[in-house]
Amino acid sequence: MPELPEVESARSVIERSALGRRIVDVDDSDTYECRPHAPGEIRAALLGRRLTAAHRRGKSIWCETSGVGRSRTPGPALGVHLGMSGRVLVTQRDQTDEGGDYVGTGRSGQSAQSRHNPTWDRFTLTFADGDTLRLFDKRRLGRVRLDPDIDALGPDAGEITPAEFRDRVGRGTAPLKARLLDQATLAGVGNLLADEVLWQAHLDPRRPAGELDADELAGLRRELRKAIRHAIRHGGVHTGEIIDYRTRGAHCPRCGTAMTRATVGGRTTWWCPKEQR
DNA sequence: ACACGTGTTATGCG
DNA sequence: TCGCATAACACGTG
Repeated sequence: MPELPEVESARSVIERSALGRRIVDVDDSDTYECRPHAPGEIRAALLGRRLTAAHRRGKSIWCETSGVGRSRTPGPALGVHLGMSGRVLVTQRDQTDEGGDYVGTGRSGQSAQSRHNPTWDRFTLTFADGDTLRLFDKRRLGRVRLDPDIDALGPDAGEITPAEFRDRVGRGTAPLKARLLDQATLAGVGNLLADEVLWQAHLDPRRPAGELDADELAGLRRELRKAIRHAIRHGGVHTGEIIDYRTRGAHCPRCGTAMTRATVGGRTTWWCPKEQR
């Protein structure tokens, strides 16, 4: 579920409610979520430190950490990736969770029991005042790691300049949608956001990316920024206009043409075959 | 019961 | 080595 907008709200929760307090316990026993670290490795690296800042590029979050005790030497960065189903929850002593409840699964929302089921807590930091920061992740494709390689990612999709966008996205023979999904090209676009933006920009997801002209690339970037802002404001990529029409029997809400479904760039893709060229 | 999947990454091929 | 396609990963959901 999480794409750039949802990840930004998770980052914001950490910044607002998890910085500055001493870490007194770390549960890093989920070896899959914490790959490639051995159990206890992250724990040993973080005990006694504090989170001092929360950053994001695309779908990746990383937190700076303080020195231990009075040491000025900062600790390793704590990288958090939500994968397909991860949520960051900061639980206060009064048991209320902050974060993780972004609107926009659009469907059922989460039940009270799934919200508190510890089975899906894959990583937990406990602070000196008793609060906890947890990575709650049913599908277990999220990831926590020390010093993640952020430079392997392209520029953030919400901040990329027009020139960078033209040079990085508008090249190659891969389908346009595959280019948008490539996190090394541009960080933060997932499957749903890609379909939304391509529909808004009237572009065929199968077009070789290098064939787009300057106007088309400028329009695509404009729609991308618009869609990201809209999703952050309204609670996630599920609030996009075309998302509900990514289903069998649906018709384009602008022109009424039956929506087409195919695999493009390795992912299920829906588009309007009449308007998207 | 079974196919599907909103993310990343390893592998293989030309 | 590069660009691209595909499979694999884990496991809940419809």
